[in-house]
Amino acid sequence: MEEFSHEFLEKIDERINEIRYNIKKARQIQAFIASKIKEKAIENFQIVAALDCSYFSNKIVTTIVIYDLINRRIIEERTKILNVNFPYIPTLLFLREGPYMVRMIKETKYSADVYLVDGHGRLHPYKAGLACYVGYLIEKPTIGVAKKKLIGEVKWINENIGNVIYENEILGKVVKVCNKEYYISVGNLIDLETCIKVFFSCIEGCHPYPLLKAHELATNTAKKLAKGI
DNA sequence: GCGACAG
DNA sequence: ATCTTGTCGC
Ligand SMILES: [Mg+2]
Repeated sequence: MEEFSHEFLEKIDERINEIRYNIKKARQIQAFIASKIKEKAIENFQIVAALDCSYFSNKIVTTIVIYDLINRRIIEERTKILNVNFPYIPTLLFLREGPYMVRMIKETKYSADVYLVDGHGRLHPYKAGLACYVGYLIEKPTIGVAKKKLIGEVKWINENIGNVIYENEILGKVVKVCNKEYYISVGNLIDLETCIKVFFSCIEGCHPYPLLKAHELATNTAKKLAKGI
């Protein structure tokens, strides 16, 4: 299998025109990332960080919200506005949002025990969603949380939780919180069971609080851009 | 060929 | 994701 350096992967957006019309190369990158993903249980998680992106025109707004699960407080928030150059293509979201998220994490004052990404992790046709790209490059436990299913068949275990199976493998879980579904999957360095524990620890007022805040921050910033503020 | 399709 | 106000319902 072809190998790709962190340097190459982190700056993939700088050579996006080489990749843009070369789906085969994108699939090779995804196969490489998928081969590097590790799953393990983790015990202590107090600080979590949530990442999201929003858009206005050709601008991408990337946000991070770092949250203390014990004291129930946001300890850091950041927003960055840059140009986007890759379109949204299902299964290739990592090329559009991934590099911005990784850079955002590296600029942060605090480090988190677990990172939550708005998008799928291993619950992806090549087992290499956006959260896997981010988790592989930051080398920290990372979870993918998506609001809609990309692939797989749901097998409900009970009213509020189910497995999502793809090609005879459990690649993710679906959980219902206040009647709303979330698809959870491994990004990197954490196992699916721990992903579920972390996700539920984040729930506050019917929402995965840090992700909601990151989403609001990104959306509100994009709306201000639209108004010319 | 047709339909599905994270954000 | 974004374009968009008020309005229906728990
Ligand atoms: Mg998003």
